[in-house]
Amino acid sequence: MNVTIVDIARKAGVSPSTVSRVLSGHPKISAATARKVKEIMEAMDYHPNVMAKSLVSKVTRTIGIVLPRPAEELFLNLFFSEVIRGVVTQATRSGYDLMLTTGSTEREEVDAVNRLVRGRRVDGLILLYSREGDPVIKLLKENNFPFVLIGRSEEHSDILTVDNNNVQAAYDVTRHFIAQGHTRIGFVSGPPDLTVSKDRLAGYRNALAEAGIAARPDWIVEGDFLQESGYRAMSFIMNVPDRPSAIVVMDDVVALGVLGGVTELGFKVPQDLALAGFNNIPMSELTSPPISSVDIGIYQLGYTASQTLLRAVKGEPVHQQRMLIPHRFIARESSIFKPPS
Amino acid sequence: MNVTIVDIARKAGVSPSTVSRVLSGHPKISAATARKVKEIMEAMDYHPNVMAKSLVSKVTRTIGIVLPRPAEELFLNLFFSEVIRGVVTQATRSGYDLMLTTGSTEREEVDAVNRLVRGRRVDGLILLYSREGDPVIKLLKENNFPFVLIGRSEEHSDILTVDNNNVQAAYDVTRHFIAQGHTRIGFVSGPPDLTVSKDRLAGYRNALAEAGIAARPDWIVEGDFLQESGYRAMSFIMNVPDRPSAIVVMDDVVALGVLGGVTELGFKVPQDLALAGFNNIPMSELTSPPISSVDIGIYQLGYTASQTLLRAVKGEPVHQQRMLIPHRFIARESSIFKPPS
DNA sequence: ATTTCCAATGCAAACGATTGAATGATGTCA
DNA sequence: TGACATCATTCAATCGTTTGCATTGGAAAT
Repeated sequence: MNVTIVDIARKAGVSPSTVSRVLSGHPKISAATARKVKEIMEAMDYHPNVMAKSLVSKVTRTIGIVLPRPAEELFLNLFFSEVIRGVVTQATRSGYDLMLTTGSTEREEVDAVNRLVRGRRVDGLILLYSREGDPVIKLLKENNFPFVLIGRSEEHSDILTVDNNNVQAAYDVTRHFIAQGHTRIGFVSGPPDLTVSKDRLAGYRNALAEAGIAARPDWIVEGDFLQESGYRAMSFIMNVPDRPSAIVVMDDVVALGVLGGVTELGFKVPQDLALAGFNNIPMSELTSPPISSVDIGIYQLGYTASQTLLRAVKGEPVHQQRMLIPHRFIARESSIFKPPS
Repeated sequence: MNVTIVDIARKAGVSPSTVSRVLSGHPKISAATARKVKEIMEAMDYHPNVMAKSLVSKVTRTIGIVLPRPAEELFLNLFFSEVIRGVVTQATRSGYDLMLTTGSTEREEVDAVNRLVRGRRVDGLILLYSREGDPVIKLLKENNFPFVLIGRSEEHSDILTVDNNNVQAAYDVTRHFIAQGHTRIGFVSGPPDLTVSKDRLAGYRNALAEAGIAARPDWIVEGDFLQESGYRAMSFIMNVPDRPSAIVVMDDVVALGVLGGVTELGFKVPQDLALAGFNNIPMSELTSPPISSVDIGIYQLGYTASQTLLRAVKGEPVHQQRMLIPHRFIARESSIFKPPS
């Protein structure tokens, strides 16, 4: 059916092994033979069978990326697409292909990962986000399989990670409010089992504590990564008797919902409620008022993760086991109170 | 190293072929043997080697998705992530894995596709977007390789496609403006070599022609799919001596740029310029004013494309060769002129 | 007690590459 | 001229499955 290495060999009057060696640039193949074989490969439009190749070589030149379940919601959040963009760009540049998997339950997710890992389908994996007691990490460690976690793991200290200093980032944002005289500062968190949620919450608490401000549990609301949850958070938090004057939101998409919710309730941002988010999605600049946000270098996270993974896969030395991508707070109107002039 | 079918066979005291048959649910394997083998597979944590499997079966249970180049920009636009979400969901549900590829030049893209197709890496491909004279389509047809195009092809009438009726959709939007008394209607287009750009432009022209309004070339600006281009379009179009009073924008992300640009120039939407976009991204609802948009069912496009592709791959009958996903115009404030009350 | 038949399993040849060891054809040197 | 190193190439085994065809052993039929 398809043209194989044997066809090329026959046509060129050499053995399959020679063709294979030409293909892999083996040193002791004469220039003449190499040229002839290459010509014939070109003429016959030969493409090596990847499956056969990786069956024997045990290398797939493919990395996998495990999407957080439920896959259904994830792309709604720009974070994931931006990470993937970073990964796909770096991987492609390095000649690697990318596979995507998910599962809608934990069981399915583990099965999917097993298929990839044990089935020798990929050479390495990138995990987006760590949650408490993630069975996938355990699985990969047991199998001694190369992987990089985007985020931080509380349980495993000996794995490759690429992360932001989220504690510091949230601290910075909270300080920004405190510096402007705010003392009633709320927080809209992500799912509490995610490490990133914990870290940002910790940074927020640190800043408060440092300033001698007691944290108010009713000003800390739990959300997810959808706009909707920002709405909901507001209808709750703006109705507590003594409501906050500023709020730190764990994600810009959620912050958009917060902005919408607050506005709908008849409040003004930043006069009635100052607001800042994370991730600095392109949209943050275009709302009215534009939303302050921490740029965490999402693309960089993906790019670096892929780069690190490929090093690990190839057995090259990895300089740092835990890499930190720098963040940068970008103050916009939503968090800067301008007295009416 | 890894446990193989031979290990299982030895342990179970049967031949590898029997194990293989148990694995594939062959009818004439005794219940007793099947049970025993399955137990041992479980106990030894056996996972079949995917490469070996697909080397002989010539089936990979994987579909590929070719991202439009340059990959760098694409994820900025929600369209792509939403399509992929649809594809990954459907594919995963059907037990298929997903591969992503790109190339940054046409040559690279063709090479990447060749690697996947000729290297027997995937069973089918999904193409996002068609452009004039796309060499990838030609390549796939020549190889008789299953694929589905999201969009419409002008050159090839015999391929599987999933698309919207973009002519009709743009017609609807333009009519919406005309019905409100607008006669000076502009258009911000996408890259002119994309079929979707042509179709929407055609719908716009049709509506104008039907209403006896002459199209004004200087009111038709070319953009891409980035916010930036909306900005640029505005600084141009709002400075022509006789500027339009309404504008149809090919993409919501671009429309966001348009909104920003127009506002920055000191104009009001919709009073000075009425505005409507396409794709109905979540953000459109949250701008001020909210942006009218055509919901084209992006997720559905991806989901249906994947579904259709898998049918084709498995040789199942495909009811329709060209599938249309319905669209729906959602009128919001940006396109509805409210006289000051 | 043979022969026949069928269900259950085993044999061995693929699939398309890679790779260590063996071979053959040169050239070099005494 | 013969022995020997050297370089380029071939041989054959291997990777982990699948699958058409052969084999086996016992029940049913003669």
